[in-house]
Amino acid sequence: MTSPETTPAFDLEDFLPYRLSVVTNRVSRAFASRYEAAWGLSIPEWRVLAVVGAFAPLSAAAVCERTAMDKVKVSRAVARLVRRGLLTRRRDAGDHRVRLLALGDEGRRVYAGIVPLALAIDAALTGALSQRERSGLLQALDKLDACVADLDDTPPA
Amino acid sequence: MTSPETTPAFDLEDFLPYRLSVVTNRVSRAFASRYEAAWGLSIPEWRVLAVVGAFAPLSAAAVCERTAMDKVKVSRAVARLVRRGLLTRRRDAGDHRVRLLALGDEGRRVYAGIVPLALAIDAALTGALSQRERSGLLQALDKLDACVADLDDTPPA
DNA sequence: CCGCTATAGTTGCAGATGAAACTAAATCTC
DNA sequence: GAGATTTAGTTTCATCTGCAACTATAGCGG
Repeated sequence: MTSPETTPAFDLEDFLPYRLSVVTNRVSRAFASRYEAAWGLSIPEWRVLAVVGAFAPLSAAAVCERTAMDKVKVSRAVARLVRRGLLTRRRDAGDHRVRLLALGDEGRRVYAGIVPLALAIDAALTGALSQRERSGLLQALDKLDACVADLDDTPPA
Repeated sequence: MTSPETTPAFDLEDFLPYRLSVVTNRVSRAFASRYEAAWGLSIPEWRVLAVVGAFAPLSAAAVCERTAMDKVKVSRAVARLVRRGLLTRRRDAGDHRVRLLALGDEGRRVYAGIVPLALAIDAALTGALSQRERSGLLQALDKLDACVADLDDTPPA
């Protein structure tokens, strides 16, 4: 189909990684600006707060697993949240390498604020989609996720 | 529905911006590592090369529009590509502010290599999805995109 | 024409990022 | 139970990023 010197046609708009990246960045920015404006939280901070609020007490490593962020990012987000008094940190009695995270008083207050906003944002986004579309989207994302894991093992061409 | 002190349940895994972000980052990383390994190209550089290859000659501003990257990012990507000899830059005869971009000889060679890899990657990802799912996914992304634009105008809550 | 505003593109700066080195504590091995 | 290995988390460094300031050119109004 392609002679040696003819490069096949290629449209960025139709390239999945590109579309994914553009839309995701727009969503993230819109999302981040609200949390930044209301509570001065970055996305990594927001995520840490969300999982600590839901699963405390837990270790930084556990936060990594649940948020899919690397440990450096988590470490820095935690450090700032502790400095701001939103999170408390205590050494695990059994394993002194581990530092268990939990919400402080202020953290509880903020958590109670961020969850409703998250639900509202999700609802607004989901509002653009039918229930079918939403679950189809989530499902497609799961499949892509699995596929990428394979890709990493089996480089193409 | 929620008494004053009860924060509603919230699962990150089900939160659209989060899922989007995690999957996209994984896809981008997998994607970027290939182009980095094979040609030493970053994602911004890759994108610039892709649109210049398809639409040359064009201005940096035109590249911005087509890639959805901001002008600083484009400027820096272009600078590096020019330094490496992949891109040529000449002032527009009619408007001396504009610098028209085109592929250099080496750029043409690289372009001929990156497009097939892009098609292969897209095919691999799409392979995880049925044709239906793929178009559903792209369509859902378009809707989200439109929705985010609205969101920015009408802050919720 | 002359000054005012707008546009193309670059650069400076301050904050975010990830890889790799590092510290401290636990665990395994002989 | 002393040394080697692994694991939790932090720090360092080099790079990337975006905003805002800047330069250069164009176009507009009088």
